Amino acid sequence: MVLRLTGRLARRRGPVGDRCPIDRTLQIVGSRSAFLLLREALYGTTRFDDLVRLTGFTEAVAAKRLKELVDHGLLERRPYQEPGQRTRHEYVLTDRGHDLMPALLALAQWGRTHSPRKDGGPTPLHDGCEAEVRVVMQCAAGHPVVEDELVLTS
Amino acid sequence: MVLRLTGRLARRRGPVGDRCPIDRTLQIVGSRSAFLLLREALYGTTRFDDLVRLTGFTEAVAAKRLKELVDHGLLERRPYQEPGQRTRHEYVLTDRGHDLMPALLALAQWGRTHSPRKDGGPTPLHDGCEAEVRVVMQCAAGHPVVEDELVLTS
DNA sequence: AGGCTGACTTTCCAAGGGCATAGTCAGTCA
DNA sequence: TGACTGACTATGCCCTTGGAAAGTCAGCCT
Repeated sequence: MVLRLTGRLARRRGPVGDRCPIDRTLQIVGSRSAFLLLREALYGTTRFDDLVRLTGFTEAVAAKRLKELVDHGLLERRPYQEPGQRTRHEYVLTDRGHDLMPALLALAQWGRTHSPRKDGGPTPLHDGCEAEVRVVMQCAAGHPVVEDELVLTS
Repeated sequence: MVLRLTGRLARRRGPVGDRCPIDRTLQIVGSRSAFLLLREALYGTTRFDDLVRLTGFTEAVAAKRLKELVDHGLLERRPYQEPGQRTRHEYVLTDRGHDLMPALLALAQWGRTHSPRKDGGPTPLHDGCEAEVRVVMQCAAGHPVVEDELVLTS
């Protein structure tokens, strides 16, 4: 046992279903295309054809997924106009979308550390101090938290 | 733009494919069943029928996914024997599996904050100090990092 | 020997993800 | 007016995910 469970959670006899926030998150962004489109949005890509080209998904898949992400409020579809061009739309991350960043970084961190490829991928650095950035667990009092110091209460 | 990209990453003209560690992670644990089985494993559930009952997946799905997770080294299938019982197997998280915890916690954190249900789900607390635990970005020098202080180098 | 139980395996099915190709549509430019 | 471009939309296909239900199999117990 690695984690201490208390309350209803410890007594559960069957699936917790919608009460699990991991599951609820996955219902919204649980596909590869959703994650990778959000990655691109985080990288600063906003135009439809750039999102298509840089993720490698087909236009059909991208259009469908982008629409879902907009519906769920992770992206905002915003009109803009370049001089001499007609009105277009760009997709920009909302606050809800930005809040997924720790999750994306955590997945990337695992991939860099544990997937076979040795050229793991881009290393995230802290601008200015240049030290590597990691995702860590920390309590509101500022203590670093390791796994067996964690209690789940429901 | 929210994140600064440098090197190859900034110059890329097409999909990065396998060079993206997020994508590589998703190829391994990118399904709902994989995530939820890992969640259960993290909760300390080890036996096949408990994993089936508590995640709500069918035995067929659970068996298949567990096999994959074992193959990828996130779980270990380990024989054990209770007195007067025949030999059985339990599934326990390996170090590779444990390392996914920040990602799971980050997904849970997003779900609790942003998904409609008001009873968000279990709150993770720091054992002893009882403060809420969150996933945060931090550099090796110990500074908290916000999104626009992040540079990706490849 | 036969039953029971935990741990699967097998078969069949529906829904969704993703690809390829082709078509649409609106506004700008020549 | 017609071409061109960015941004979709439609169709058909295959593969994977996941569910339902039944079958298998090993070993302990009576």
